Amino acid sequence: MPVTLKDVAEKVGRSITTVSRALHDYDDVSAETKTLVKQTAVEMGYTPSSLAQRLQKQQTDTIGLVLPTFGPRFSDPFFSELLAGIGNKAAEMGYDLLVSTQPPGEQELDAYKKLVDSRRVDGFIIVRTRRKDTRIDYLLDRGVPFTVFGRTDKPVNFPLVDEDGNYGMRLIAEHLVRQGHSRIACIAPDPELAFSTQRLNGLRTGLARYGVKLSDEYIRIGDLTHASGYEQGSILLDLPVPPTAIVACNDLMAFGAMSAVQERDLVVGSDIAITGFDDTPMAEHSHPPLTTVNQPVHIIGGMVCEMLIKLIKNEAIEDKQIILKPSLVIRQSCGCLPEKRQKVS
Amino acid sequence: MPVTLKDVAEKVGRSITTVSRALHDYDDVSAETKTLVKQTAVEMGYTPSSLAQRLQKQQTDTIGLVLPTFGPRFSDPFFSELLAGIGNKAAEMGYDLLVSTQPPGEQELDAYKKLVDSRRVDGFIIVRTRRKDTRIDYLLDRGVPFTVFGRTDKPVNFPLVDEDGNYGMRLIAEHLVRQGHSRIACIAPDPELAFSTQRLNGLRTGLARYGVKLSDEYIRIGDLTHASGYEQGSILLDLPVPPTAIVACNDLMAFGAMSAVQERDLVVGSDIAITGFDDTPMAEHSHPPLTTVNQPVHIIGGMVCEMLIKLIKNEAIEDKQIILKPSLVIRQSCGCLPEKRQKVS
DNA sequence: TTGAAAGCGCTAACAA
DNA sequence: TTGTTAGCGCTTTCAA
Repeated sequence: MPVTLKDVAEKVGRSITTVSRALHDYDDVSAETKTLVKQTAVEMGYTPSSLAQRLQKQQTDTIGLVLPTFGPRFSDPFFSELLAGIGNKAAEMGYDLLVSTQPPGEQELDAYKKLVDSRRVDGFIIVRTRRKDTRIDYLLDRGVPFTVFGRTDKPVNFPLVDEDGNYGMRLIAEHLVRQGHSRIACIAPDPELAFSTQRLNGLRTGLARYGVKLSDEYIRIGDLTHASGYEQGSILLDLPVPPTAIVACNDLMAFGAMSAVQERDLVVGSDIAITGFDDTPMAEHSHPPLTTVNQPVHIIGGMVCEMLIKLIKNEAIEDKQIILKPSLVIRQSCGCLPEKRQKVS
Repeated sequence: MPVTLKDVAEKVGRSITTVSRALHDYDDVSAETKTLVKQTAVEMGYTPSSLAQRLQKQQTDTIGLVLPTFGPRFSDPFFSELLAGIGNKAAEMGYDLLVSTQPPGEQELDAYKKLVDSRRVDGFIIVRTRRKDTRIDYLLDRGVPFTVFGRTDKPVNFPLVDEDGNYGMRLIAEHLVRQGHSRIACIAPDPELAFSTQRLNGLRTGLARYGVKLSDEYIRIGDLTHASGYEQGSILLDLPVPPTAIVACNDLMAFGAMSAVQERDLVVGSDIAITGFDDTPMAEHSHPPLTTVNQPVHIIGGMVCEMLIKLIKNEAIEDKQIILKPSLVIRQSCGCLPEKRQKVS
């Protein structure tokens, strides 16, 4: 059985109150009792019960993260990196991280409601925002603290971090047009996802600036998985007049599209350009290495986590709404750099 | 402020106890009060405080999962799928999942100790076992419930699920030898990881059965990432006498090795065979599709989770130690099947 | 400088 | 059928 305050109190022959205060370094406790208490506490291996502390403080020191998954086989390097970013920061700041996985929809919202109703977390981090996001509406309505990775359609005033996907895609558009591309296709996720629209619009305006139009038949919807990148890429390649460049809205779909290209004995880079978004670790050593837009997911995770904890503690937050300017990472898949081997020889 | 039992009790003019028992359907409460209580409870939006319930029951209804990460950029499809498998089952059985990410070592063990000492979880799921695993030693010593995905060097008697990696690699070995390969290399992770040794031994004995020896210079150590698969693959390919087949111990490293091959203008499948292990979703549509060993990570996650909860509840567990027989998934990267395009034409 | 007592919200043994 | 009481382990007034 675990050692409690009571046990320590009996041992040192003091009241529970005194022991508690000694341990918390209250200055109305004599130096002697303080050291005595502290010493015996460690001797006896006393550690406070977080449950009891939490009940008394009426807070859980826990933050909730409900990951939106699609299907049972949830295999996404993006989320694992985000999770690590959040988890590390949470641990650093003394908070627990409660993780749940739910496909978007009613079940998902129920998960939030359950956690809120039973008061199991002090706040939430919301990721992968939707244009109209019921999760946010709900938490706003209930007055539960939360921070967000991503934006929604309407301007808001809760803390949030996002990358300027519109800008990132304009960089991509500019780069491709300068390579001489005009038949440019895009594989985007469900337009309900906020970043989908942002990135698609970014691509569109970026191209328009150079007089290039993004044709409707060149816009395909995927679900952000490798498989769907492959499928949608295949469809694009089999078009009567296929595009000369495919812009995927995340790296995973870009890799899938690359496979589709290579399966047709075409060369990514020279025959057709492929670009991604995220700059996941795999992008560096794919074949060919993927031109993409960098997004410091790990760091963003840490930022939203820290903001949330400050929000919970009612501490001031310097910048409430942070929009990061992304940078273009030019590698070989867009065809503008020679292949590594050629450089060597 | 949240509604408590007391609030409901006052409203219906009954004692807290009666309300509590009515809500729990005790049969010593009159039907009338029962309905009255239940009705007003929902009307008032009462939900029990999990904190209070847990303190009283002296259990947390929470399971702990400390993911061993390497470096800040933790991007691993294997773990995200495992997490979903565990998370879904936990939610289904009414348990919370507390996730922490720590690089193996002292910090990691401290994370366990902290969670144990402050009694924040009822038990742990341990993943990616080491041959001598201090996490297991610690939990065993402290008498904390846990289940394990993987094995260690010594036979044990706690609940565990593992895949027979030795067998899986023998399947690979047999398949490659039958293709006529004799210069076979392997990229394995740190031999301290239990599955590394298992798989390496499996490959070795599988080859030996056909009189093929696994040469020392053909054994490379990676860290399971895509980048290290690329690096170690490059080293193997640049050997004076390079191997004709590279067996990677996970899919991610296999993909990295494939990139290294392709960067040298060699063709995976015909010029050199590459195989993986895990059968992650990307394996199906990589270029070429990856021959690998299937491991139902998602399901295994669910299994260890369910076993742990039963263990915590002191319920009987049918099979305590489950070793799954893996199956070989033959695709194109080993060179024995024609490419898709050729089949079509 | 210390301790008694109340209370966080809940469950459960025991009386009435 | 219901209520009183105690207690889970802790923090924090308020007296002594």
